[in-house]
Amino acid sequence: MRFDLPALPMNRLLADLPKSDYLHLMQSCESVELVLNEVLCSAGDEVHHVYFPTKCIISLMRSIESGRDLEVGMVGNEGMLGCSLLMNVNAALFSSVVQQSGSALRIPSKNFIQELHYSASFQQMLQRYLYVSFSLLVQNSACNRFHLVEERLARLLLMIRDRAQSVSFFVTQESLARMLGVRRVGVTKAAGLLQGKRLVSYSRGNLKIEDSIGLESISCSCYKTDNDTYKKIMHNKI
Amino acid sequence: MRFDLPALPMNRLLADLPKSDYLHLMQSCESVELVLNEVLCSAGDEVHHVYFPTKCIISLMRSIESGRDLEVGMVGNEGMLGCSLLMNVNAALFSSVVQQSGSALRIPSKNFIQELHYSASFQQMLQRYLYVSFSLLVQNSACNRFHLVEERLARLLLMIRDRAQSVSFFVTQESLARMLGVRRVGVTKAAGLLQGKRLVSYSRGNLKIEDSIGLESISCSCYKTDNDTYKKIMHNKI
DNA sequence: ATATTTGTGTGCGCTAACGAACAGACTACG
DNA sequence: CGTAGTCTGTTCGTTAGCGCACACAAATAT
Repeated sequence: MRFDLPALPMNRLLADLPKSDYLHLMQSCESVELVLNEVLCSAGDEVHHVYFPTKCIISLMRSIESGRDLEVGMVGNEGMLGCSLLMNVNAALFSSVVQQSGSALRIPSKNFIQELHYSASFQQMLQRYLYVSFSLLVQNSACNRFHLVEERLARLLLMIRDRAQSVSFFVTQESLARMLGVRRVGVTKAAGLLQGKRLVSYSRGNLKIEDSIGLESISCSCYKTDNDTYKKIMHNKI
Repeated sequence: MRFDLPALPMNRLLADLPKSDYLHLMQSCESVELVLNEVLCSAGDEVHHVYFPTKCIISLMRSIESGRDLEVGMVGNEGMLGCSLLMNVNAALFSSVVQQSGSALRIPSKNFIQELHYSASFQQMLQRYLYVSFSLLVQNSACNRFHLVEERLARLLLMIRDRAQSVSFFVTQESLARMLGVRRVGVTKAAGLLQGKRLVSYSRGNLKIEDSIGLESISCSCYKTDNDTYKKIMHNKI
């Protein structure tokens, strides 16, 4: 057995690490399988592990008074869960709920912090990821305020596709509604419109994107903005 | 002349520094007067200075396509402007517009980064401030989505009061509307309701909070949540 | 004094989204 | 096979907020 970079699926953050740092990190990591609707932690909780999804999606939810809640972020193999630790605070900023089952690497908080000190490039890269998270959050805030449900739904489906690494995935209208912070009926209506335009098809949670290009053109510009931000900050290293 | 901690107004972040670190930092700082509507930087710009308001307010605005924009944060003497540098990226996350004229300390980016390395307590404190900013942004995101304009306006006025350190300040309905991301007419209506309840009075931009308690009780819970978060993270040091 | 800019108030029709309640259709399970 | 649970669709009345346009008053400039 060789300790080589594995083939996909892989976490994109870790993929960019220097190989020696990566191998060092891996010694503290274990691979875990996350299952749908599993709650990894609730807002305010102590953070026990940092997760690097390899093939799963974690929704970051913030709940506000009176049971209403809203997805404020989504983490797939492009990111990590546990950013609080980068800011010297051991308390989760949001509730983390598994939205697509699959595998992730995880590392205990204590070891994670050691790794930050061990590898400067690891720390710097994650700080830049934090910046990206910040930026996406800002974008999402404005998006929630101004854009229509149909546009936002289109964006959301594209985001799930990217992180699920597949044009087909399981997601009910109920959970989409919770992510968007709207009624389920609002999703039924918007999804019906998308299906009417032959952009997606679905049945009882089995959703398939039929026309990616079309879906992108109908989604709000936030989708593109977010992707550009990620690329610019994580790769162009401005 | 003594280099002692000055009386108020003071920046609350700096007030908590060990005295020696504070004095060291001050050697690179200069005091500046910021004037209403001055744009300190635009989203994406290189960051030249970090600002620590002592008696002024800076609005953090994000503009989205088609000229619509939204306030995503507000910085007064409880915070700082220039968090990007804490994340190893020299590009502003938002446009920064002076919302209440007044004084601030500022330090060139280069010196700021040196100070981060010079003083561990400075760096750790600012990282925690970054966490607070993150949390408030999340809260604001949900607030924008769910709360009524009147509640949000009440919260906004309380936030301005806290940072202006006065129950009277100058702010037009037009600028309140831009901050809330609603029409000016929407503010006229909501402000009329608040005035009808004798919570505030205003005329041509001269606004006065007449009943702080009443205003707090009508504002959404986000106001209290935000304040609690700040206290908990910056003081209780969880 | 007069004109212009700035800040506020109103009125009108419109629409996206809401809350609640119910109906059908597919799936899974005993 | 039937029953219970899950997922989706529809209907109806309501409402917060929108866009537009206009009116008016106070402050400022000429």
